[in-house]
Order: sequence, then C-alpha cells, then structure tokens
Amino acid sequence: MSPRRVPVSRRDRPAKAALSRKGLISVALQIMVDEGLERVTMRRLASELDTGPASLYVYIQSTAELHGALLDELLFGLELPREETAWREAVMELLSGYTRILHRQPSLARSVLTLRPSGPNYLRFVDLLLGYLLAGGVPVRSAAWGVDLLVQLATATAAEHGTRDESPDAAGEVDLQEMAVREAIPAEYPNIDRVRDELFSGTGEERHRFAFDALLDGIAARP
Amino acid sequence: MSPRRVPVSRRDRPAKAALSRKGLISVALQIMVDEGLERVTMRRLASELDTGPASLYVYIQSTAELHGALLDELLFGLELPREETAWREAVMELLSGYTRILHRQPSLARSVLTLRPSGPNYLRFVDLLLGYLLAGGVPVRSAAWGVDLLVQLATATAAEHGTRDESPDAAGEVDLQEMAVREAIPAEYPNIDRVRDELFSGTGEERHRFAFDALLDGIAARP
DNA sequence: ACCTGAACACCGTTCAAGT
DNA sequence: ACCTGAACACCGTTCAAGT
Repeated sequence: MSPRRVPVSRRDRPAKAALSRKGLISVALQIMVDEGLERVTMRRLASELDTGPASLYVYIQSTAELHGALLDELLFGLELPREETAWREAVMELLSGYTRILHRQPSLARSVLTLRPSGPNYLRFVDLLLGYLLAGGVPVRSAAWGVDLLVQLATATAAEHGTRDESPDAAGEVDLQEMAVREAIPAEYPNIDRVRDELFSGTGEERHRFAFDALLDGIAARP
Repeated sequence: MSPRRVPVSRRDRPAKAALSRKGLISVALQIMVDEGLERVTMRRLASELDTGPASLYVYIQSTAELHGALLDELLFGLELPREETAWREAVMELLSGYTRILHRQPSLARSVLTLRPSGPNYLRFVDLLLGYLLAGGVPVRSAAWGVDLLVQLATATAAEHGTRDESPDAAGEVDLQEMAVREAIPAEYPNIDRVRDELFSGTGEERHRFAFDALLDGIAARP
C-alpha cells in the first residue's frame, strides 16, 4: 500500500493573501519573474492559491486579460526620463526602458502584441511618449499614429528576441536562418550575396538604436 | 454493450499521399487554409494521416519548424512587382503582398515573429527587397538592417491584427483599450486628450501606408 | 450570490518496444 | 533502420451543483 500523501500544513507555507484579484495578480507576477510566463497557468495559479482553476474566473476573464494586468504591473517600474531631457532623447529613453522590461519577459511581449493593453501604467507610458512627440513639433496625426508604431516595434523586438535564448538548449542550437543566408548561392540570391556580411552585423544595441532612429526620423518627417 | 466503432473504409476517404514530409506539409497547409493554424496540431495531422503523433517526428523536428515550412508554402504565391516598377513602389508592393498573405493567417504571423524563417521563398522575398533598396541608393548597411526592420513590422502588423477578428465573438466584444483611451481623463493623461480623435482615426490601409512610408523614409535617410 | 469539483476537449514530445 | 502505441506531463474554460 502506498503511503497517503499528507498535504503540507498551511503553517509551513509562506503567508498567502486571501483570494482576490490583487492577490491573484501578485502571485502570477511572482511566478512569471521567477520561472517565466510559461509557468503562469490557470492550474498552477490555482494550486498556488489552494483552490481549483474555476475559481480564478471569478476575478479575471481570461489568460489574455491576466497578461494585460501583468504588463501593467511591470510598467509600474518603468524609468521616466529626467525633467530637462531633450524630447528626442526622452523618447529614446522611454522606449528603451519599455523594451528592456519586455526583453526579460519575451513570452509576455508575444502576448502583448495581440493585446491592446489598457492599464493605467500603459496609458501613462503612451501619454508621455505622445507628450514628447508633440513637444518636438510632430504634427498631431503623425504623433498619434507614430506612437502606436514605435510601441509596436518595441514590443515586436522584445517578442522576437524571445524563444531563442529562452529555450534551455539555445546555446547548442544552430540558427537555421543564419546558416541558410550564409550558404545562399550568389546566382540565386544576388542581393543577399552583396550585403551578406551586414545582415548579421552589429550588436543588439546598435541595431536597436538604428531601428528607433530610423522610425522616429520617418515619423517626424511625415507632414 | 456499446456497438464497436467501425472505422470508415479507406475507399471512402479522399486519396491520401503516402507519409512523407511533403505530404505532411500539404495536409497541414490544407487544414490551415480551411480551419486556421489553431487546428493544425500534431494530433490532428496524425489522425488525418492515419497514424500516431509520434510518427510525424520522423519528418519534422517540431511545430516551429512546421510553421516555417507553412510560411514558405504561402510565400510561393507572393505576387512580384512588374519589371519596370520604380524601386520605392516595388518595395511597397512587395511588403503589401507579404502583409496580405499573413493577414489571412494571423496565428502564423505570430509564430513567424519568433521563427527566423529560412525557406527558399522567404529568402527570395528578402533578396528582392534588398535589391530594390540597393537600387534606390540605400547604403549597404542600411539596406541590410532596414530589410529586417521592414519585414518585422509587416509581420508584427499581421500578428497584431490577429485574434481580434479571429475570435468568433469579436463583433460583440468591446475594445477595452479604445474604451480606456476614450475615457482617459484629461487631467491625468493630457496628451492622450490632445490627440484623442486621431488615435483611432484612419483606415487600416491608410495606417499601413503611413507605417511603411515612415519607416522606409527613415531607413533611406540613414547615412 | 459566490464559489468550485469535475468534466470537456484537448495539447507537444519522448521513448521503449515493435517490425 | 524505420516507425509507432502508449505514456508523460500537462493545457483553458465551462457548468452543474454545492454552500
């Protein structure tokens, strides 16, 4: 006969908030930071809170909504540019801060890409970006449409960065794309051949700057 | 006693290719086009091919690799600009074609975002884009880095478009972000207040053009 | 009214054991 | 050598039935 599993007594566990939306999100945040968003599942959350998964739906609507809440939690910690920073540099700093936060959480970035976040800290972030663009003389429409674009690029960049160094065996994995490009025969892909060396050149930091400089230039130049 | 389930005779099924990588991908493509990428699961694929899911791993490495193959299948049908098209317009047409293809398949777009595709049709697409940028006088490094950026934006745009009109009840669903923005109080979010009307203005087509014009301008203006 | 056990309808991937 | 049954270790969401 196998020994009956004795549940760990409540006293042995860390103190736990009563079931509530806030408590739910803070437990989810903890798991995400410690183990990655992949581990933040309804079932895991439920077991962490000593209940069944169905109970969570009293406080949240869906996983997507939970992810939105997690993004807003993270954005609470977004560093803001100092008061006197010039507008263009301020935009860059703000976007870098956002990207840095999501870089650590690529799965969340992937989720956010289809989310249309609406939390207060996200709105604050967008409002600040808009403020700088307008201060820089960017026309209203270009600022409004441009801010969407800048944030989308930042999110996509973090999302793309994703799985590659997240997977445990990423180090030993060959990049099939890089291999295919390096081996692309000149006759078939003449232009890849011409720029081959530059396709994978530069540090992440350099390419990040290039991307946001280019996009910001383009937005500012729109009539 | 429950009646034994008699399997449908093979003659009653559509003719089916022998198990092979090619056959696998073409069945996957069919399911994706008919029912969406969500339905293209290893188990579904296996049952469609009258085998167990384990057998598929003889021909493909993982779901990610399968998605890469599906993208390349779709890109086979990418419309190419006519010979005499001016470089800038050609870039736009090429990117629009790519975006159009992925727009119909937003889940694939989401997957592609973290994929680094390497199929022949994808390489052809990148090679063509590069050719037009170089023909337009864009410096080698800006062309190489820029093409990545343009494709990334196109993919992200298709991915973002995603879930919203894919979900069955999208029509009845309120956009929480739009609601939050429309209700953002001026005192707290003064800049959102200033540009409020423009944040959701424009057709998809107009914003698409704005995005690629801005990015392309910015890339071309880089030294 | 608020909460939840149990079920529904699934997943991707591995590996020992066939043939 | 090639292939696969069965298992491993999970999912999100719903809903009838508690309290």
